[in-house]
Amino acid sequence: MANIKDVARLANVSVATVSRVINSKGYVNEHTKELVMKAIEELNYVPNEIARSLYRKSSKIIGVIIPDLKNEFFNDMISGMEEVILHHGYKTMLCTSKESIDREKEYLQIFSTNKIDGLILCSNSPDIASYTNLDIPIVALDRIISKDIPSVTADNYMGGILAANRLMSLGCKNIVQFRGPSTVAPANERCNGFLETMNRDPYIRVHTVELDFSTDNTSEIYKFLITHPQIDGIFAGSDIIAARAMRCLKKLGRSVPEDVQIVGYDNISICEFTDPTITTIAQPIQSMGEIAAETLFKLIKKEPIEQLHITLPVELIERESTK
Amino acid sequence: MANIKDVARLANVSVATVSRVINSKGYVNEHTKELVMKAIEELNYVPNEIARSLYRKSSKIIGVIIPDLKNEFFNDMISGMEEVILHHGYKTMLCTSKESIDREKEYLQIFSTNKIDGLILCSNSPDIASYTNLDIPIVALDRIISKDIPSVTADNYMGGILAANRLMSLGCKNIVQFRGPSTVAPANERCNGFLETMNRDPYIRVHTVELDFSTDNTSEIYKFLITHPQIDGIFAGSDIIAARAMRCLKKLGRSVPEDVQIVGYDNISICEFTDPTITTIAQPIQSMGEIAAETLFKLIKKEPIEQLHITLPVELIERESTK
DNA sequence: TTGAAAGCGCTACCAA
DNA sequence: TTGGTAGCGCTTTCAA
Repeated sequence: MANIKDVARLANVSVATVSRVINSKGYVNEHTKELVMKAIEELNYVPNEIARSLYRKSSKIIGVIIPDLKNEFFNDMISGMEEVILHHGYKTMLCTSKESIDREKEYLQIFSTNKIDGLILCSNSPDIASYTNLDIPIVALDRIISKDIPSVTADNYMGGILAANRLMSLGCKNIVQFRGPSTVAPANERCNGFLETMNRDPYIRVHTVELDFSTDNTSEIYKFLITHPQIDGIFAGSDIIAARAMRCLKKLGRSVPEDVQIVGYDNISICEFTDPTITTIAQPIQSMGEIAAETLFKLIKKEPIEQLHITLPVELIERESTK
Repeated sequence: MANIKDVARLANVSVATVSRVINSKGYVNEHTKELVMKAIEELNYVPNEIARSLYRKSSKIIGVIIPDLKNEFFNDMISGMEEVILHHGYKTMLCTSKESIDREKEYLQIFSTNKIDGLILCSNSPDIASYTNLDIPIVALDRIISKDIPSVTADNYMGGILAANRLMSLGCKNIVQFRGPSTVAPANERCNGFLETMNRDPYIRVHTVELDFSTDNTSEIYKFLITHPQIDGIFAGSDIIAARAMRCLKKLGRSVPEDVQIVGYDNISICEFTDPTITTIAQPIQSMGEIAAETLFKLIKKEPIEQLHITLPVELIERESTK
């Protein structure tokens, strides 16, 4: 593979001149430029980004750590980010932590040695940032990891409130909340918003069941529902949970939304495919990814950012699982 | 950020010695080693991978191009790959082409300048590889892009046969095949296997409808089904299509599997969430990703590979959309 | 067992 | 407008 020296030799100029041409920087005679271009063409030359990176001490790579790829929620986020990152002329180094802090640390180490220019982090470990000697901009996504690290999250507290209000106005009196693990901040906020709203009505009974989202929790859902036949409303921590609950109810001979009404969370595509379709709290997932990336680039370019912690609005989407 | 020189100075040795220590290569006195280790610790030193990459002319990065992230099928593939890539000490640079050849070329260019060590490519452009001056190992995934580029695919032809046999043995006489675009090789193979099998029975009528998978094609499905009320069997090119068809049938008051039987394709999670659940042709998606990555590393290490084109078996998974 | 120095491919400074 | 060259941080030869 040809390098800048080869081009210089063929064009009969110095490497400095070639460099000026490929970077369109500094003075270079039109004729000389043509000579260089021809040599580049002939040798099929492409500049070596690694050498450039070494000189400029920056790789133009953005590191991204998310818990899991097998999750439409995170996929939509990444999809949003990738566009922005590409558009800014950077590359994406994508990593999944599988919710393991050791793996997060491993990737952080890799990022550190590879001189990434920015990091988008979706982690449950509040002190994760301290495990890195990375002195580059970081944006926390979906979860706040520290007071002074910029973040982009959805309004989870409001999500809980919206779900509660809906189920209440629908007349549900015996409600179960299948919530995510307490190690995950958004799950806690949703739970808080939900319970605080519910607690205003003394005639409503609310059960809370905490589930591990990373494994198949159908049997736990089933176990709860079979032992609590009086349940008439469900707030599910994710649309997947909502779909599973619906299947369990069906097996138990209870119909949705006639006997039990369900509100899910996220608004991923599955909501439209179940029967009945799922009423849910929609998060602006793709926007979250885009805004996180945009914020990161503002930090990289040392532009001012309006606010450290950006909270995006959520919205209730009415479908068939409520009436 | 400290560099190797700083460490050398602090430990009172040469950079060559530090290099030997951090690479555990060549002779170095036990005591000297300790001194160096202490200096590394004290300075919080991490070697600069970019400088290393420049020297060794390899970035330890694997480029991955897939059509779309918002597709469970590809996510599962990537999930499989990532593990293998990490395990081999490499990094993943992930890119989505959005089925655009220009975007593929753009990323190929980026890969070329970034000296990636290997490429996993899922593309519909048969001549895409020629657009790159990359002289690195390439593995084609899910689709064969050229006779001499190693590939990992599922047995799409057999998938078509399995689906056809099932619908035939179920007694369907009026069948529609909602197939993927003819620009996508796997869609063609499935179609061939399906039609060749179906054609053996002169009493069966088969319609073929070609759909664009990248947009919402529900209305086309609906239009076909409403104008062909005699349909009693459907072979869907993906589980998503199968799910959409089921919703359309429901709207039309036709029940699955009583009036119409459906076989999907892929075996993604949605199969379990619809009602009825979807009978489908299962592809070993995650394995495809893993094997593609394993093959790539064999090529990188110049180890022999057993066969250039690996075809993985598919399997019919019986669920409720057939009886 | 250690160190000096060349070189990986590039950019940018300074001189000409 | 051009070229020589130092230097980005590292590895590896070669000599000591």
